[in-house]
Amino acid sequence: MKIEWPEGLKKTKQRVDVYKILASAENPMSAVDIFKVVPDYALSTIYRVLASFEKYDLVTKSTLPGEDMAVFELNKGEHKHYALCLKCHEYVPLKKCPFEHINIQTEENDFSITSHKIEIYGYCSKCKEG
Amino acid sequence: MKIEWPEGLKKTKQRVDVYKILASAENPMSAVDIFKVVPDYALSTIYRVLASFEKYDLVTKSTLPGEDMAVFELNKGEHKHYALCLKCHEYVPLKKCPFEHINIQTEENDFSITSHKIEIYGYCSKCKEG
DNA sequence: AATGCAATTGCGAATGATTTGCAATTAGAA
DNA sequence: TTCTAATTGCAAATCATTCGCAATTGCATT
Repeated sequence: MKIEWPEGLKKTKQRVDVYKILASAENPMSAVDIFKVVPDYALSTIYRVLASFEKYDLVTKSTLPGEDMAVFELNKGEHKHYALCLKCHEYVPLKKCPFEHINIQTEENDFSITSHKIEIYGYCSKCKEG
Repeated sequence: MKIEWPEGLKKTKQRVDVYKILASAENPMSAVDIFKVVPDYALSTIYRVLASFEKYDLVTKSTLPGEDMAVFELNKGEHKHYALCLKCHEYVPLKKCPFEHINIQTEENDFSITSHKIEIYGYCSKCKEG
Protein backbone atom coordinates (compact mmCIF):
# COMPACT_ATOMS: atom_id res chain seq x y z
CA MET A 1 0.00 0.00 0.00
CA LYS A 2 1.39 3.30 -1.12
CA ILE A 3 1.00 6.11 1.34
CA GLU A 4 1.13 9.78 0.47
CA TRP A 5 2.26 11.15 3.78
CA PRO A 6 1.93 14.91 4.13
CA GLU A 7 5.05 16.90 4.90
CA GLY A 8 5.09 17.88 8.56
CA LEU A 9 2.66 15.28 9.83
CA LYS A 10 4.52 13.18 12.35
CA LYS A 11 4.28 9.45 11.74
CA THR A 12 3.05 7.48 14.71
CA LYS A 13 1.90 3.91 14.89
CA GLN A 14 -1.67 4.99 15.58
CA ARG A 15 -1.77 7.49 12.72
CA VAL A 16 -0.37 5.05 10.24
CA ASP A 17 -2.80 2.38 11.34
CA VAL A 18 -5.79 4.67 11.13
CA TYR A 19 -4.62 5.74 7.70
CA LYS A 20 -4.41 2.14 6.54
CA ILE A 21 -7.83 1.36 7.91
CA LEU A 22 -9.35 4.28 6.05
CA ALA A 23 -7.40 3.45 2.92
CA SER A 24 -8.82 -0.03 2.78
CA ALA A 25 -12.35 0.97 3.79
CA GLU A 26 -15.05 0.85 1.18
CA ASN A 27 -17.22 3.42 2.90
CA PRO A 28 -16.78 6.40 5.16
CA MET A 29 -16.10 5.32 8.74
CA SER A 30 -16.85 6.92 12.07
CA ALA A 31 -14.26 7.28 14.81
CA VAL A 32 -16.05 4.52 16.68
CA ASP A 33 -15.97 2.24 13.63
CA ILE A 34 -12.22 2.70 13.49
CA PHE A 35 -11.91 2.20 17.23
CA LYS A 36 -13.56 -1.20 16.87
CA VAL A 37 -10.79 -2.25 14.49
CA VAL A 38 -8.02 -1.06 16.83
CA PRO A 39 -9.54 -1.19 20.30
CA ASP A 40 -6.10 -0.94 21.92
CA TYR A 41 -5.84 2.69 20.91
CA ALA A 42 -7.71 5.20 23.01
CA LEU A 43 -10.86 6.45 21.38
CA SER A 44 -9.78 10.00 22.07
CA THR A 45 -6.59 9.27 20.16
CA ILE A 46 -8.62 8.18 17.16
CA TYR A 47 -10.47 11.48 17.29
CA ARG A 48 -7.22 13.37 17.54
CA VAL A 49 -5.65 11.42 14.71
CA LEU A 50 -8.66 12.16 12.53
CA ALA A 51 -8.51 15.83 13.48
CA SER A 52 -4.84 15.97 12.47
CA PHE A 53 -5.70 14.27 9.17
CA GLU A 54 -8.38 16.85 8.60
CA LYS A 55 -5.98 19.67 9.23
CA TYR A 56 -3.63 18.24 6.61
CA ASP A 57 -6.56 17.78 4.25
CA LEU A 58 -6.05 14.05 4.22
CA VAL A 59 -9.64 13.21 5.08
CA THR A 60 -13.09 14.63 4.62
CA LYS A 61 -15.43 14.66 7.55
CA SER A 62 -19.17 14.60 7.06
CA THR A 63 -22.22 14.16 9.17
CA LEU A 64 -25.00 12.22 7.58
CA PRO A 65 -28.51 13.32 8.45
CA GLY A 66 -30.37 11.01 10.72
CA GLU A 67 -27.08 9.78 12.04
CA ASP A 68 -25.35 12.09 14.46
CA MET A 69 -21.97 10.51 14.25
CA ALA A 70 -19.44 12.06 11.94
CA VAL A 71 -17.84 9.84 9.31
CA PHE A 72 -14.48 10.20 7.64
CA GLU A 73 -13.01 9.14 4.35
CA LEU A 74 -9.63 9.56 2.77
CA ASN A 75 -9.35 12.28 0.13
CA LYS A 76 -8.30 10.65 -3.09
CA GLY A 77 -8.09 13.51 -5.49
CA GLU A 78 -11.59 13.78 -6.94
CA HIS A 79 -14.42 14.09 -4.56
CA LYS A 80 -17.14 11.57 -4.14
CA HIS A 81 -20.75 11.72 -3.04
CA TYR A 82 -23.01 9.06 -1.66
CA ALA A 83 -26.66 8.29 -1.41
CA LEU A 84 -27.71 6.89 1.94
CA CYS A 85 -30.36 4.20 2.16
CA LEU A 86 -32.82 5.19 4.83
CA LYS A 87 -33.56 1.59 5.65
CA CYS A 88 -30.32 -0.41 5.67
CA HIS A 89 -28.03 2.62 5.99
CA GLU A 90 -25.90 1.44 3.14
CA TYR A 91 -23.91 4.02 1.21
CA VAL A 92 -24.34 3.96 -2.53
CA PRO A 93 -21.78 6.06 -4.39
CA LEU A 94 -22.91 8.48 -7.09
CA LYS A 95 -21.55 8.05 -10.57
CA LYS A 96 -20.36 11.60 -10.65
CA CYS A 97 -20.73 14.86 -8.80
CA PRO A 98 -24.08 16.31 -9.78
CA PHE A 99 -22.61 19.78 -9.57
CA GLU A 100 -19.90 19.06 -12.09
CA HIS A 101 -21.53 21.06 -14.83
CA ILE A 102 -23.85 23.33 -12.95
CA ASN A 103 -23.48 26.80 -11.82
CA ILE A 104 -24.86 27.35 -8.36
CA GLN A 105 -26.24 30.79 -7.78
CA THR A 106 -26.99 32.37 -4.47
CA GLU A 107 -29.52 35.18 -4.15
CA GLU A 108 -26.71 37.44 -3.08
CA ASN A 109 -24.74 37.56 -6.27
CA ASP A 110 -21.17 37.37 -5.14
CA PHE A 111 -20.86 34.48 -2.78
CA SER A 112 -17.64 32.53 -3.43
CA ILE A 113 -18.23 28.85 -3.16
CA THR A 114 -15.24 26.90 -1.91
CA SER A 115 -16.81 23.52 -1.33
CA HIS A 116 -20.05 21.65 -1.13
CA LYS A 117 -21.57 18.63 0.46
CA ILE A 118 -24.48 16.69 -0.92
CA GLU A 119 -26.55 14.23 0.98
CA ILE A 120 -29.02 12.10 -0.84
CA TYR A 121 -31.57 9.88 0.79
CA GLY A 122 -33.81 7.18 -0.42
CA TYR A 123 -33.94 3.44 -0.75
CA CYS A 124 -31.41 1.11 -2.30
CA SER A 125 -32.45 -1.64 -4.69
CA LYS A 126 -32.56 -4.26 -1.97
CA CYS A 127 -34.68 -2.25 0.45
CA LYS A 128 -37.02 -0.88 -2.17
CA GLU A 129 -38.44 -4.33 -2.73
CA GLY A 130 -38.96 -5.26 0.91
CA MET B 1 -50.17 35.74 10.77
CA LYS B 2 -51.99 32.91 9.08
CA ILE B 3 -51.24 29.49 10.45
CA GLU B 4 -51.74 26.25 8.59
CA TRP B 5 -52.26 23.95 11.52
CA PRO B 6 -52.08 20.25 10.69
CA GLU B 7 -55.08 18.09 11.52
CA GLY B 8 -54.42 16.11 14.67
CA LEU B 9 -51.61 18.24 16.07
CA LYS B 10 -52.81 19.48 19.42
CA LYS B 11 -52.47 23.22 19.87
CA THR B 12 -50.55 24.21 22.95
CA LYS B 13 -49.17 27.57 23.90
CA GLN B 14 -45.62 26.37 23.48
CA ARG B 15 -46.26 24.83 20.06
CA VAL B 16 -48.00 27.91 18.76
CA ASP B 17 -45.25 30.14 20.04
CA VAL B 18 -42.50 28.03 18.53
CA TYR B 19 -44.43 28.01 15.28
CA LYS B 20 -44.65 31.79 15.28
CA ILE B 21 -40.99 32.17 16.07
CA LEU B 22 -40.06 29.94 13.15
CA ALA B 23 -42.56 31.67 10.89
CA SER B 24 -41.01 35.03 11.48
CA ALA B 25 -37.42 33.81 11.37
CA GLU B 26 -35.31 34.72 8.39
CA ASN B 27 -32.98 31.81 8.79
CA PRO B 28 -33.09 28.27 10.11
CA MET B 29 -32.97 28.22 13.91
CA SER B 30 -31.63 25.70 16.38
CA ALA B 31 -33.61 24.51 19.38
CA VAL B 32 -31.33 26.60 21.55
CA ASP B 33 -31.91 29.69 19.40
CA ILE B 34 -35.63 29.27 19.93
CA PHE B 35 -35.12 28.62 23.61
CA LYS B 36 -33.40 31.98 23.93
CA VAL B 37 -36.54 33.67 22.62
CA VAL B 38 -38.83 31.82 25.06
CA PRO B 39 -36.61 30.90 28.00
CA ASP B 40 -39.63 30.15 30.15
CA TYR B 41 -40.31 26.99 28.21
CA ALA B 42 -38.20 23.98 29.01
CA LEU B 43 -35.51 23.30 26.46
CA SER B 44 -36.63 19.70 26.31
CA THR B 45 -40.09 20.94 25.40
CA ILE B 46 -38.68 22.90 22.50
CA TYR B 47 -37.03 19.74 21.26
CA ARG B 48 -40.26 17.82 21.63
CA VAL B 49 -42.28 20.52 19.91
CA LEU B 50 -39.84 20.49 17.02
CA ALA B 51 -40.00 16.70 16.88
CA SER B 52 -43.77 16.85 16.67
CA PHE B 53 -43.54 19.45 13.91
CA GLU B 54 -41.17 17.20 12.06
CA LYS B 55 -43.55 14.29 12.34
CA TYR B 56 -46.30 16.42 10.82
CA ASP B 57 -43.91 17.58 8.14
CA LEU B 58 -44.20 21.16 9.29
CA VAL B 59 -40.47 21.72 9.58
CA THR B 60 -37.27 20.54 8.00
CA LYS B 61 -34.38 19.67 10.22
CA SER B 62 -30.84 19.93 8.97
CA THR B 63 -27.38 19.78 10.39
CA LEU B 64 -24.95 22.17 8.88
CA PRO B 65 -21.42 20.92 8.59
CA GLY B 66 -19.00 22.46 10.95
CA GLU B 67 -21.84 23.19 13.29
CA ASP B 68 -23.09 20.21 15.22
CA MET B 69 -26.38 21.71 16.25
CA ALA B 70 -29.43 20.88 14.19
CA VAL B 71 -31.41 23.77 12.76
CA PHE B 72 -35.05 23.88 11.81
CA GLU B 73 -37.11 25.86 9.37
CA LEU B 74 -40.76 25.88 8.48
CA ASN B 75 -41.72 24.05 5.31
CA LYS B 76 -43.30 26.53 2.97
CA GLY B 77 -44.07 24.41 -0.04
CA GLU B 78 -40.95 24.60 -2.15
CA HIS B 79 -37.69 23.63 -0.57
CA LYS B 80 -34.84 25.97 -0.05
CA HIS B 81 -31.09 25.60 0.17
CA TYR B 82 -28.49 27.82 1.70
CA ALA B 83 -24.85 28.59 1.35
CA LEU B 84 -23.02 29.02 4.62
CA CYS B 85 -20.34 31.63 4.96
CA LEU B 86 -17.34 30.03 6.62
CA LYS B 87 -16.31 33.29 8.22
CA CYS B 88 -19.40 35.10 9.52
CA HIS B 89 -21.66 32.01 9.51
CA GLU B 90 -24.35 33.87 7.66
CA TYR B 91 -26.81 31.87 5.59
CA VAL B 92 -27.20 32.99 2.01
CA PRO B 93 -30.18 31.42 0.24
CA LEU B 94 -29.75 29.86 -3.19
CA LYS B 95 -31.81 31.22 -6.04
CA LYS B 96 -33.12 27.80 -6.82
CA CYS B 97 -32.48 24.17 -6.07
CA PRO B 98 -29.45 23.17 -8.14
CA PHE B 99 -30.98 19.74 -8.59
CA GLU B 100 -34.15 21.05 -10.15
CA HIS B 101 -33.23 19.95 -13.62
CA ILE B 102 -30.64 17.33 -13.02
CA ASN B 103 -30.82 13.68 -12.89
CA ILE B 104 -28.75 12.20 -10.13
CA GLN B 105 -27.36 8.79 -10.85
CA THR B 106 -25.97 6.35 -8.38
CA GLU B 107 -23.53 3.66 -9.42
CA GLU B 108 -26.08 1.09 -8.44
CA ASN B 109 -28.74 1.80 -10.99
CA ASP B 110 -31.95 1.52 -9.07
CA PHE B 111 -31.65 3.65 -5.99
CA SER B 112 -34.87 5.60 -5.33
CA ILE B 113 -34.12 9.09 -4.17
CA THR B 114 -36.66 10.50 -1.78
CA SER B 115 -34.88 13.64 -0.66
CA HIS B 116 -31.61 15.46 -0.68
CA LYS B 117 -29.67 17.94 1.31
CA ILE B 118 -27.09 20.31 -0.06
CA GLU B 119 -24.56 22.17 1.92
CA ILE B 120 -22.52 24.84 0.28
CA TYR B 121 -19.59 26.62 1.84
CA GLY B 122 -17.63 29.62 0.93
CA TYR B 123 -17.44 33.30 1.65
CA CYS B 124 -20.17 35.89 1.41
CA SER B 125 -19.61 39.24 -0.29
CA LYS B 126 -18.80 41.01 2.96
CA CYS B 127 -16.27 38.47 4.19
CA LYS B 128 -14.61 37.98 0.85
CA GLU B 129 -13.28 41.51 0.93
CA GLY B 130 -11.94 41.45 4.49
C1' DA C 1 -69.55 25.08 32.63
C1' DA C 2 -67.83 20.75 34.91
C1' DT C 3 -65.56 15.95 33.98
C1' DG C 4 -62.23 12.62 32.25
C1' DC C 5 -58.29 11.08 30.08
C1' DA C 6 -54.69 10.95 26.96
C1' DA C 7 -51.25 14.04 25.35
C1' DT C 8 -48.02 17.53 26.71
C1' DT C 9 -45.00 19.91 29.81
C1' DG C 10 -41.18 20.84 33.13
C1' DC C 11 -37.71 19.32 35.67
C1' DG C 12 -33.63 16.96 36.29
C1' DA C 13 -31.09 13.07 35.24
C1' DA C 14 -29.23 10.03 31.48
C1' DT C 15 -27.15 9.48 27.02
C1' DG C 16 -23.82 9.38 23.40
C1' DA C 17 -20.52 11.61 20.58
C1' DT C 18 -16.74 14.38 20.94
C1' DT C 19 -13.19 17.16 23.59
C1' DT C 20 -9.96 18.24 27.09
C1' DG C 21 -6.44 18.26 31.09
C1' DC C 22 -2.57 16.22 32.48
C1' DA C 23 1.16 13.11 33.26
C1' DA C 24 3.74 9.60 30.79
C1' DT C 25 5.54 8.16 26.29
C1' DT C 26 7.55 8.73 21.74
C1' DA C 27 9.11 10.64 17.05
C1' DG C 28 12.56 12.61 14.94
C1' DA C 29 15.93 16.46 14.74
C1' DA C 30 20.53 17.59 16.52
C1' DT D 1 22.21 8.88 22.30
C1' DT D 2 20.07 13.15 23.89
C1' DC D 3 16.63 16.59 23.98
C1' DT D 4 12.27 18.69 23.29
C1' DA D 5 7.96 19.32 21.44
C1' DA D 6 4.28 16.59 19.83
C1' DT D 7 1.45 12.65 20.76
C1' DT D 8 -0.85 9.31 23.56
C1' DG D 9 -3.88 7.15 27.21
C1' DC D 10 -6.91 7.69 30.69
C1' DA D 11 -10.58 9.64 33.01
C1' DA D 12 -13.27 13.49 33.62
C1' DA D 13 -15.71 17.31 31.27
C1' DT D 14 -18.79 19.16 27.48
C1' DC D 15 -22.57 19.85 24.71
C1' DA D 16 -26.57 18.77 22.13
C1' DT D 17 -30.26 15.93 22.57
C1' DT D 18 -33.35 12.45 24.85
C1' DC D 19 -35.92 10.31 28.58
C1' DG D 20 -38.52 9.19 32.99
C1' DC D 21 -41.96 10.64 35.67
C1' DA D 22 -45.14 13.41 38.17
C1' DA D 23 -47.92 17.53 37.44
C1' DT D 24 -50.55 20.17 34.06
C1' DT D 25 -53.36 21.07 30.12
C1' DG D 26 -56.07 20.56 25.63
C1' DC D 27 -60.21 19.30 24.16
C1' DA D 28 -63.93 16.09 23.37
C1' DT D 29 -67.94 14.69 25.95
C1' DT D 30 -71.44 15.20 29.41
